[in-house]
Amino acid sequence: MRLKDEQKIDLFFASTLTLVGQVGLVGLTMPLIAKQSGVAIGTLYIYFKNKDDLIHALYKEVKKRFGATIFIGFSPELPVEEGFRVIWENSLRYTVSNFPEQLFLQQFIASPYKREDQAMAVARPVMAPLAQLLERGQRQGLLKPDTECLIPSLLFGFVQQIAAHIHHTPARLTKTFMDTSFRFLWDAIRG
Amino acid sequence: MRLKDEQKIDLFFASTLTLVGQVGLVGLTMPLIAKQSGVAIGTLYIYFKNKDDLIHALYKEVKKRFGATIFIGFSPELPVEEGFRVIWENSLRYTVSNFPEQLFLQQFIASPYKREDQAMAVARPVMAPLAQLLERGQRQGLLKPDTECLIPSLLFGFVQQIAAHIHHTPARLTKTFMDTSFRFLWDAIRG
Amino acid sequence: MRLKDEQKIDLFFASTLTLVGQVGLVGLTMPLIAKQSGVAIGTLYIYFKNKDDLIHALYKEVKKRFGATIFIGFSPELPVEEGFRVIWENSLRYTVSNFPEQLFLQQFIASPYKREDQAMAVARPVMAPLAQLLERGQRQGLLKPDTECLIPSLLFGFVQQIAAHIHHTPARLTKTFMDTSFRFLWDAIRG
Amino acid sequence: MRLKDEQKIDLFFASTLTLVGQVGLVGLTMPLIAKQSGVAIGTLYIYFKNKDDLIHALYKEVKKRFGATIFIGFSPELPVEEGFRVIWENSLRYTVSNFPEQLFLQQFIASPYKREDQAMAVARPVMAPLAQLLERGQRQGLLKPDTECLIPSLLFGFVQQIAAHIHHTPARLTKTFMDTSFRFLWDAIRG
DNA sequence: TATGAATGAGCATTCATTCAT
DNA sequence: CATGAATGAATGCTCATTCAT
Repeated sequence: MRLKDEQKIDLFFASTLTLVGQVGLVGLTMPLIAKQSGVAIGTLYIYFKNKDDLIHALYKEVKKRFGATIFIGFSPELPVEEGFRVIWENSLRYTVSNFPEQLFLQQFIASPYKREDQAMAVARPVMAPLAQLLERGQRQGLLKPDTECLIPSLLFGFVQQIAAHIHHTPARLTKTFMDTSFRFLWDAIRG
Repeated sequence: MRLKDEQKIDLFFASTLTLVGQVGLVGLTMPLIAKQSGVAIGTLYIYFKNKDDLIHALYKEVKKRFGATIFIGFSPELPVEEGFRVIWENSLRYTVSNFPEQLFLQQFIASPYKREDQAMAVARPVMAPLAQLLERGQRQGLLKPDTECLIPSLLFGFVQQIAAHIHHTPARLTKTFMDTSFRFLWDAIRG
Repeated sequence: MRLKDEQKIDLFFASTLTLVGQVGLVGLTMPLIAKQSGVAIGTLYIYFKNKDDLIHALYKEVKKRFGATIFIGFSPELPVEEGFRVIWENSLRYTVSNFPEQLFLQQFIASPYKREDQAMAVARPVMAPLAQLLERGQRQGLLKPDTECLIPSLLFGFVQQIAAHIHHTPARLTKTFMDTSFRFLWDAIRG
Repeated sequence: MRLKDEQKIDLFFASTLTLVGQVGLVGLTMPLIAKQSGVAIGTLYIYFKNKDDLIHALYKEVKKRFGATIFIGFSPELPVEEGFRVIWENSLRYTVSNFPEQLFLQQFIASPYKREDQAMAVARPVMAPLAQLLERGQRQGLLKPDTECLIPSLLFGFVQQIAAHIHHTPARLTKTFMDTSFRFLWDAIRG
């Protein structure tokens, strides 16, 4: 008996993200995922109950990966500005080099797959370190007060647009680029 | 084409946007559009060659509407900061109160419907006044230099995230909200 | 526009019964029904919401037809024995010449299609004249007392087996055959 | 074949009959049989070449069991009426307490599994004692003449309907019930 | 033997599109 | 113009069967 292969799930995730990058959630079909993965359709249904299940599992995974990445090298001891710079650079680097994941998140959120319930609950805890950083910065008077979630909105909106821009043009994500864009961000949010 | 027809096209556009708000591009079908519009399916095919055609026409229309709205009250004579404030408030107001259009744009761009060719060409000319404002601001040293399209990225990314946030929470778009958020924007981009 | 054709439903019913006669409920598929009917698969779904719906509609129809047939020429004024003879001959003739309907009923009842609820409710009222005949016969002492539904069990079980027998052998349903078999029935149930 | 294997086959037969009672032949699948039996799917294919094979083996088995049961306590020396009574009570008891087997037979006969050839051949020899009893009864003038297989039709049709009735109602198979029903049977067929 | 992952044909169903009315 | 019945390709999914372990 072949053993159920955990790697296969990663393969399916990768195939799905590739396809989302090519045809969007709109064009995503189980036959396509199977073909892209080099397995028979039936195999997909060994690892996932149905398409919905696959998509939700991928959503969780992508959220997790993003959360795991953007805080690399970050520590609550870092000065506020440094903390933001680390998160900024991580976010930018990750989002630019994993553009399909970005697309997937956007498309997912505005699709019939989104169920208000459990799926969204993933977001909160993952972002806790950022929330604490915001709070600390505001306590120290280093950040503008923000009761309306403006700072995260700006941060993630900005990242998203930059990633899209880089993806659609020959532009590359250089050190200068990250410095310059961080200047924009920091000037926007500092107190 | 008679007036009656124009009204019908608007009806189809409105129905489509409503549905995109409910089920996303993923769930959008011709039967649904027909039902939402109160016409028979066949009727849709009198006004549009096919689904692709309908969606592209709507894309053009939405782009046009957005372009027509964000420059209301704007004039090249306005001081740079004032000009930005006008555009900012227009964008924010429009995007918040036409959230399905926002969703449609996002979903469209990453879908099999997007054809590299003509569709994207619409964007450029519509945004010309903004491009000129940016240029003027930079010439006058009022804006940071921006060779990488960072300012539009920040502007539109920020707007998008705010609209999504307001759409998913009980928050409302108050005058204070617009002032505060504009402060973020302006601090980010001013030289 | 073609008009929705009521005859088409009869066509689908006939095709389905033919197929049940050939491959049973087990082998019944929507593609087969479509092919047997000479229409595209999609057409089936214009007339029936789904396979389940089609099968239940057919069940109701078959029940109705059987009920409508077995009382032809019957009247509550008929002497009890005469009444039974009429019903017997009708049942026999109908069941023998519509054997697939018989199969369908049997298979349906013991299938996942059977829903305890509404479908079974059809049976009762249709059989009312028989119930009254039984009661009258017993009141007049012409029939054995029967608190256990034995008479209907014998009547319908006998018919069913005879029909199956005739269907599987070269035997034909002659007048003599009907007389002889009625003798069996009447001797069994008369008081 | 070892004892262990025989037990497993019985297990598979029992599981299959249970499932037929629950979902009919229509809903019977190999995964279900495996799960109901507590083995892996592959195991089924060690004992049976394929689904068809399993079902035919079960058909033979059920026929055999029925044949083995209805003649318990019967002997060609018994007076004709007594003989019938024994067979009647055996049939009734067996059919009522093994209703899924009854369903299986009915469903099988009108399914794509039925192959005209070997399967049906089982029936004849099994019923030989009954055929002899009929012949003896007719020779002695105790039974009506029956060239059309009416007596077996009545016997088995009646049993079937009674079993179904008992299965669908709270009725129980009492001694009185068997006496009363036998009266019906005997009156029908006696000369 | 026993397992269950893998396969792919086949089913139920939907939906973009056509066209007779 | 407007209709909606008809079409059939394509989707999501199941299941009989195989085979590596």
